[in-house]
Amino acid sequence: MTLINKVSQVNYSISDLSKEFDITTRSIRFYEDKGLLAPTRKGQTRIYNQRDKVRLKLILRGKRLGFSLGETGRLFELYDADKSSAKQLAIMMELISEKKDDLNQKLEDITAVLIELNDIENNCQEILTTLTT
Amino acid sequence: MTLINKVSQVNYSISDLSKEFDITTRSIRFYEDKGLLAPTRKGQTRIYNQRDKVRLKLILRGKRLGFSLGETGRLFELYDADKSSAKQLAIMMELISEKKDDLNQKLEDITAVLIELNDIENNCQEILTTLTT
DNA sequence: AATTAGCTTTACGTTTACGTAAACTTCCTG
DNA sequence: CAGGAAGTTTACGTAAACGTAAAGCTAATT
Repeated sequence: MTLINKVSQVNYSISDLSKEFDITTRSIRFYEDKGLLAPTRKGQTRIYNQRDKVRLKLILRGKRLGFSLGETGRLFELYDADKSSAKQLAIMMELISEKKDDLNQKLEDITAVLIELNDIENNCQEILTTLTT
Repeated sequence: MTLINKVSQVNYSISDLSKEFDITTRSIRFYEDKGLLAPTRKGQTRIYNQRDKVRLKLILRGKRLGFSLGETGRLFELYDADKSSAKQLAIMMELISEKKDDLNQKLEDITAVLIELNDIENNCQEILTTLTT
């Protein structure tokens, strides 16, 4: 292990992460319970590294997208999956395709709602100007 | 009430809607419990009109976006809100702005995940071709 | 030595969004 | 008129994602 690698090994406590991402330590431990995080230990205490931090960020992004923790877990499996067998690869690509369909549906939904919100907003704006003039 | 209006009054039973949207009747009644639907009654039986149907569609779209039923309810209030007072309008526009921010964040998240999924997909594709040649 | 801050586990409580079963009523059909 | 099919209410059950104590360890500070 080179010095560079050693130096790049930034560590975080559970409260570091809870502050940075504005979530409770309870949530972080909960994600671990569900198999989405696996920090190392120093005695009892959890030590999180850069990879753990990235994962946590991805979990929260998943949440914003309405993914369950299970779904996010499956996405992690996609990242980490063994790509040695053609069969595995086929399964993966199937899952990826499904997720993409899902996300494209959400894109559609979101743009639709955004358009409507803009309509309402413009409508409000108009009424406001007629009210105040 | 004109004949045209009369004719355009299309009605649906609860099972009509459950089939069309592929959800259970239980869910539909649950949305009513939560104040998101208010079908008329013919005796005991619920009668849904076009407006109810549109609402149900919006509820399901909200769900796909990860909105809680409560959030979707608040969106409905935006649609129906009384726009008579400037104060009301200001509150509305504030809420709309928040929702827009929320949705734009989701758009960002989705495009990010889509990019990553495409990366993984391409990677898989490459490996597959090297495996099969 | 005692307090405080931060960490730990264990475990029960809570909210949301329904599922599921029980026990009817109403309407239609053979 | 018996027997479904589809509707109803009431009510308890459940999974997910945490919240919230309770009770204790440990290292640093007063």
